Amino acid sequence: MLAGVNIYLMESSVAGKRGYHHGDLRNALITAAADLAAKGGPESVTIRAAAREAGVTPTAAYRHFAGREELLTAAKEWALDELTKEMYEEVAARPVAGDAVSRALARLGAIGRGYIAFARAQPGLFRTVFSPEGPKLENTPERTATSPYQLLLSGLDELVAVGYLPADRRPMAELAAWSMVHGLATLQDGPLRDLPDDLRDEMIVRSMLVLAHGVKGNALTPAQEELLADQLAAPKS
Amino acid sequence: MLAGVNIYLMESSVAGKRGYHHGDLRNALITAAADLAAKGGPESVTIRAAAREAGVTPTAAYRHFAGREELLTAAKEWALDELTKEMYEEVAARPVAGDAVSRALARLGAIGRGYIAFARAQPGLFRTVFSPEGPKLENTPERTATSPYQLLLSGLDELVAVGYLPADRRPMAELAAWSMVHGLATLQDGPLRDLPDDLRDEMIVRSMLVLAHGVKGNALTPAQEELLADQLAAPKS
DNA sequence: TGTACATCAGTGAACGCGCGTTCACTGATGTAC
DNA sequence: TGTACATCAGTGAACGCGCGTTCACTGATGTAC
Repeated sequence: MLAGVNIYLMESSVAGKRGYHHGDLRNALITAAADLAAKGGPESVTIRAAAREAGVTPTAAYRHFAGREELLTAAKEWALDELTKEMYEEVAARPVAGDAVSRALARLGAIGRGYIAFARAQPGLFRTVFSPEGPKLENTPERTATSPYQLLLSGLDELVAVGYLPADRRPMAELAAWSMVHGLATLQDGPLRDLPDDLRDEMIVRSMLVLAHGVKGNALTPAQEELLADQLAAPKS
Repeated sequence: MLAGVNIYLMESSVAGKRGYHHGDLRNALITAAADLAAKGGPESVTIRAAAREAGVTPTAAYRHFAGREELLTAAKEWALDELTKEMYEEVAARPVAGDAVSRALARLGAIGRGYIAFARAQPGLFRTVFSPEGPKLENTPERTATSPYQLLLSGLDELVAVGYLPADRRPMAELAAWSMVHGLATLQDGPLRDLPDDLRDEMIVRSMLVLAHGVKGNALTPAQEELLADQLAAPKS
């Protein structure tokens, strides 16, 4: 993972003997921006720093980006692609044994695991993906088709197909699942930063099990569920 | 909520006819910092801006704070106290009808609701509480005793006492619950910022139901659960 | 009760920093003839 | 194949900004006698 950044780092230290023209400045700036984001989060992505890292004058960057925001957007896209890759890798590496339900659950687990593993390995990039700064990423058809969100949707659909998840529990299950996984990822890089590794792993496992049990939704009685739903939806008196 | 900030705003617009000495500059700077955080998140909390808002020279702030970080810490404490207040209010306003299990669930629901409502009403302060910048807040005994985390722990303990949550499901349930709720809060202020209000509400209800069902953990068979746990814990091959 | 003086809590000017962005420019490249 | 010239992709200097922080200072306050 992040081979792109590392390769770029090596190249950039070798560079310097280039002539007046860089040759591939746009890409060099993007990888520099991604590298900055990886190290210091979205705030560290600046025109001047990226130009510095690319061995070029700040002004030169304006040949390729309209301004800071556009560079940050490029870094966000880069980071999102890395997240997507990590998730696909994790899904590909999942076990394929067990009954259909177990396999579907394992797939969903791998999806969540990939998300969390990325947040842990690359907190700067993870924060960059979800930075509120700048415009929303526009979704190219390719990016949409292979997005983490699509992966999650397919995982839940599979859980229905396989008979584990009742159809009436399917709506918005993706948002519940995303929330759980996003919360795990975010807390780990925040208030729970100092949690020892073993506890952190246990937290993930237990939380994902809560999610796996919870989507099925057969623990509360219908009456209890209705009461709770009403209270959660009611405006505060 | 946030009456402190608003009162301060009114006071500060009336101020200006003070003499050479401010009288209560430290508190004025803290409320100014909280106000800045509410408007623009932790990054907006600066010595200069707070001094400006308090109608005072930046240098004056150094009589009361060692530097920017100390001011930010004060803003974080302020924000955390607001979050705590909001959660207690929500808990106090919960319905008290129904059987013991429903009441315990309603209490847990109110705890989560308070957290999410605060994030929604005061995104800047919410982000400030969880900003990675600056030192961790040191927990005074009072703050510890009434912290949101303690509230959550007591809610889950009650769920055990009341017979809903099996004791062997209790460990780390607070981390799963926190993750779900934190994820909901965070996504709402991030990628799901544009979700219409009704869908947002529905998302919260459905997700909290998933959590409520999930903690009990009786949907997967033991074999399925073990398989999933193993896969989640296993290092990627 | 009055006053000298220490102390406290401010002012005002200045420093250096990194940032985004713009300007007039120049070296390198490639294309028409 | 050679050359004039347009165009492209850089440079270097400069602007204004807000920031954190420090300095020597001064006005206000309160206390000892």
